[in-house]
Amino acid sequence: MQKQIEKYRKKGMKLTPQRLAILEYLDGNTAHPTAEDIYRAVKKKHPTLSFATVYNTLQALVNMGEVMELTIDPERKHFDPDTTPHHHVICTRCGRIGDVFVDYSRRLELPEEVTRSFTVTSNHIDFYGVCKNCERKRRTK
Amino acid sequence: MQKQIEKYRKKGMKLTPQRLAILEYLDGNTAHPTAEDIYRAVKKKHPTLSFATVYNTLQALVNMGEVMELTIDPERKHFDPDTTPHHHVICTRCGRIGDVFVDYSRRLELPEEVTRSFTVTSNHIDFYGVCKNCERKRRTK
DNA sequence: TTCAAAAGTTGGAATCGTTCTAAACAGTCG
DNA sequence: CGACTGTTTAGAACGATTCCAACTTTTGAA
Ligand SMILES: [Mn+2]
Ligand SMILES: [Mn+2]
Ligand SMILES: [Zn+2]
Ligand SMILES: [Zn+2]
Repeated sequence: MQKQIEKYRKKGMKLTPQRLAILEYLDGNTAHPTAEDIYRAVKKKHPTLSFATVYNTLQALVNMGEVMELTIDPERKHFDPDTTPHHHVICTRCGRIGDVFVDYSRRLELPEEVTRSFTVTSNHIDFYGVCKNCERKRRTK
Repeated sequence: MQKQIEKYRKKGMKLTPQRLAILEYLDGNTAHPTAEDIYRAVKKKHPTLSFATVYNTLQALVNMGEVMELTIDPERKHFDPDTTPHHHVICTRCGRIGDVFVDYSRRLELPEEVTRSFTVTSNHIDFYGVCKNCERKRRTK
């Protein structure tokens, strides 16, 4: 976390208490929170926090390449502080999002009809299924 | 197209002129249109068409499993009348969406830490790149 | 054919996530 | 102490999508 702070300071980002709280909340967070998740959590320590600040900070972080925006949920954006390339598993019952740290690129050859019309440089896989939590619930029902 | 119409009639869907026009527009359409694309195109023949009808019809089709909703574009939903499982290529410059009809499932083994917490049943890959059109533009600039 | 129930259409209002705005604030430097 | 710069805030604005209530069409039974 200290490293993080240094990094942001070096990049010329002013570190306000609100931003620090947001950074702290995101640091190591693997839950893929939405702006509202962040807002609600950070508001506890900073009751005057506004949504604008959350969105502003997120945008700054995304521009700096420190946070990724996930287009996984049609209803709202999710944010991922882990910017190493990776994929996701989504529980179709509860929406829980998990990480998949495997690079499948070598195995994803594209047919010629595609490479003819696109120069592909990256990929992202969404796996869909049911999480153990939801599975357990279903059985006990 | 006639087959289509029969299919919908059998499923107990009322076939109004607006719906027929929407179905016709979607039939064989590989452009992954948005609700607005559909609205604009169909409005030419049915000037009184409302967005509500477009959304209602799309929802009915999605519920029937005849159309897929794509969560690829953070700004708006795209719709795909091709419901056979397949993947997509997205041009990061112009947003153009292409199809990739390859089943990679066999090659996408998941690490045990994932299978321990999720029962995965399907996957969808987004490939990102630049389409030839945009590439040409860039070079001539 | 006729007719009424059920389902669909419409324009506009409402909703919801996200972005924008203008005014108040805070830290920095002279 | 100002002036400067970037930040925070509340609330307005926005754009995609959903909802609503009144009206119209489709459909199938009589
Ligand atoms: Mn992740
Ligand atoms: Mn497609
Ligand atoms: Zn779940
Ligand atoms: Zn392009």
